[in-house]
Amino acid sequence: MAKPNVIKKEDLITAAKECLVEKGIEKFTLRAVADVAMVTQGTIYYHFRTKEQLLLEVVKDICDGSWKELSQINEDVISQAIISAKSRCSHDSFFHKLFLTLVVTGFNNDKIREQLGNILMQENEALSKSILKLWTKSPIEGVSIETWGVFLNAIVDGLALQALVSKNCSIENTFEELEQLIIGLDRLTNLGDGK
Amino acid sequence: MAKPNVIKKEDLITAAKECLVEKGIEKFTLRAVADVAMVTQGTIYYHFRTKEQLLLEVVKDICDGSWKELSQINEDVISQAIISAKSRCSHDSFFHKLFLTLVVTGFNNDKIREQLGNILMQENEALSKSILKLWTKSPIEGVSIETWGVFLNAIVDGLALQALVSKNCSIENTFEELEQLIIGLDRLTNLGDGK
Amino acid sequence: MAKPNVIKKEDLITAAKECLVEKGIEKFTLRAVADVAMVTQGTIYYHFRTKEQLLLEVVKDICDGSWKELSQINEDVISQAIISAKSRCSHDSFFHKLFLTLVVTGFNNDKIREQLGNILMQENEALSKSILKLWTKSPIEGVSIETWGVFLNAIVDGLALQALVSKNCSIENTFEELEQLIIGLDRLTNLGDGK
Amino acid sequence: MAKPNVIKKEDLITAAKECLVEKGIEKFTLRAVADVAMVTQGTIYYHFRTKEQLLLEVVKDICDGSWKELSQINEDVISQAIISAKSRCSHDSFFHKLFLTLVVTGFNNDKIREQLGNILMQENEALSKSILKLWTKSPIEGVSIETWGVFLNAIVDGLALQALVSKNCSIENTFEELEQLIIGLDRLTNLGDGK
DNA sequence: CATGAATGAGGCTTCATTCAT
DNA sequence: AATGAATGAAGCCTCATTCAT
Repeated sequence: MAKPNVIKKEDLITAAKECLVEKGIEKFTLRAVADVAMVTQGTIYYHFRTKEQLLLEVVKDICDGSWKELSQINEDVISQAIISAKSRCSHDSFFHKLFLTLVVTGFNNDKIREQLGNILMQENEALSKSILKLWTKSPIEGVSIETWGVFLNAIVDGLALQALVSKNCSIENTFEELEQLIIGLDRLTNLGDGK
Repeated sequence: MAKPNVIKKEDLITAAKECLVEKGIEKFTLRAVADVAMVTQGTIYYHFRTKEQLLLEVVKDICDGSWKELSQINEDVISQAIISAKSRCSHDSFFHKLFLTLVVTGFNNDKIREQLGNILMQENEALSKSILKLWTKSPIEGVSIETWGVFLNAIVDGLALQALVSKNCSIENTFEELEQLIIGLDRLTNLGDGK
Repeated sequence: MAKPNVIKKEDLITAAKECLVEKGIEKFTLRAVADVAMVTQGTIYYHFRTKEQLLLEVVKDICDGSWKELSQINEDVISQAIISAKSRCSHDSFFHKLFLTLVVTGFNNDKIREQLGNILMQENEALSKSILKLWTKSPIEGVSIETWGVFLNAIVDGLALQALVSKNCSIENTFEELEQLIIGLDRLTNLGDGK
Repeated sequence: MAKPNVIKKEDLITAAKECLVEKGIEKFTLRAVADVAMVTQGTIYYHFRTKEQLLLEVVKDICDGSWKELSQINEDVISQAIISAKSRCSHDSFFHKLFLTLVVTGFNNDKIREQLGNILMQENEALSKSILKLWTKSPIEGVSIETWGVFLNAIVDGLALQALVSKNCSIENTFEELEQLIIGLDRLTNLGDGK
């Protein structure tokens, strides 16, 4: 009956992610995860002592992934931001659905919230740092370059949220204009330099 | 205080909201709602056919409220946006927690998503319309005024999300700079006009 | 589906007792109780918030019963003790099985132990008090009359234990001799008086 | 300390005893035993075919131990009984807790009950035999010397039970009086002889 | 010998829902 | 109009047991 050494923790985490996106936190049941991973519930308990633990490891996994991604962003903020935004909204709504689901779950789970809070902060910082390399001064007086990172991050998340909620997305269009916005801001910066 | 036993339904919806924020969708149980409303579970079933129905009426209630609020926004987009943003983030995180919770619930419930999609769209439109009254042209080339509404809305939601997740928020500061951003954009518009 | 107002708490407690005796603490399962009471497990949870609560109420019920019994013992200690002993051992091993089961359960449950400790103490005291009325002095020097109560109680419990463990009980016989023992002690007392 | 990995089976039985006393039969789990013995559950199955088997061997071990102890009782019944009683009640409640736990478990397991029944009987007999050597006639008419063994055994068990249940034991005191009781009975015997 | 991974049955508990009152 | 008793399905979790290594 026992088939040792077949399933890895990673597989279970992947299955858990799938369930979270597919069914939402409300119906995120260990039976569902077990079914997707084609294992028994007992197996899940062998690897994670509790449901919450599994959830936490899902969060950790996402954070680690996000961290890896961030550490590779170096220069081209614009394209990077747009790509990231698009990827999260359209062809890969998976990630953003998962992310928002966990954020909301975090409202009532400090451990989760803390971890997610960290990546958001890191994202902000990474964006700010990258922008600093591009812009010598802020395109708009009164808005520090650091804060531009926060705004950019916020706008990407906000658009993602809209995309997830509104099916009929003229979102494609919006993203093009987001690109234009950044180009425009860039230009403003140089303009200021030129003076 | 007077006339108890009369507006029951609204009371239940209020209680439901409280529970949603307090416990999250995961532990949003009819017993909890009943306890908060100081009623029995049976009473809930007298007023709502089912748990989902209660949830839908909560969503509807929020949408109606949002709609009323929107119809009062007329002119001063800037202050309005800032106030709204601030209120949702700091002293009244209640609303935004509730909103995001429902958004995530909507990921797996089309009826809910549709309604929430509508308010987001209305918010976008209302903001765009108001901006149109202020700006004769867009401060940044390539970004339509309509889209500015979308961006503004997105940034407000995105910042709210950050505020909810990061406890130690230097958010106060960020909002001031958001105000500066809008002022700056405003100036850019007039600048273009003047030329 | 719902059949209100049919089962009373008492019935559930009775069913629980039966299960405890029939299956032992090891297999004292709520499903079993539900089956015996011909109810669903949910019903048990409506009346007792938890399994332990049910167990505690069983203990309380026994203690109350024991207390009532004790408060009726007045004079004839001898016959009373013998009757009690016999009843607990032979035709009503039910009680003693239940009692010992709960005692052992109490080893790892302070609330239970405390309650059972109380009845034991009360039994001791009741016996001592009754003996005091019969004997003006102790039949054996160095053994206080109070302690005779403790010894009597201990011997009754000890015999019961033996009766429960040894099937082929020549217990009947033993009880008759217990009666003789008490008569003999009684005689010793008077003997001392006569001097 | 030397030669680990050798007497495994005994170690497991010892660990099992510890678990039984520590957690009670209810939570007597193989995982717990494995943890205490610092082995894996699999290892237990290497040595015992089943959980019940382990339990039975625990019982057997106790019975053997008890048997050894009994075969050493020769003469001094009084001191022996008191010592045994005290040891079981106070500084070594371990044994009595274990014993009673197994007794209760035996209520629903004939193999266990039979074995425990045997030791009880052997104890009775051993005590009776020893008493016979001391007393030429019974101190109380109508109570056979054989039965005195049974009573002594019962009283020791009964007191142990009280000691285990009542925390705040004036038990120390009681044991001294038990000693006095036996001395007194002894005197009665000789008294009868002298006449 | 011993282990660790896996199983599946069953335990406790929660919860939406129903129904008689 | 409202309640409280009851249900049954399902959730989380534990545990004895098996098996490949």
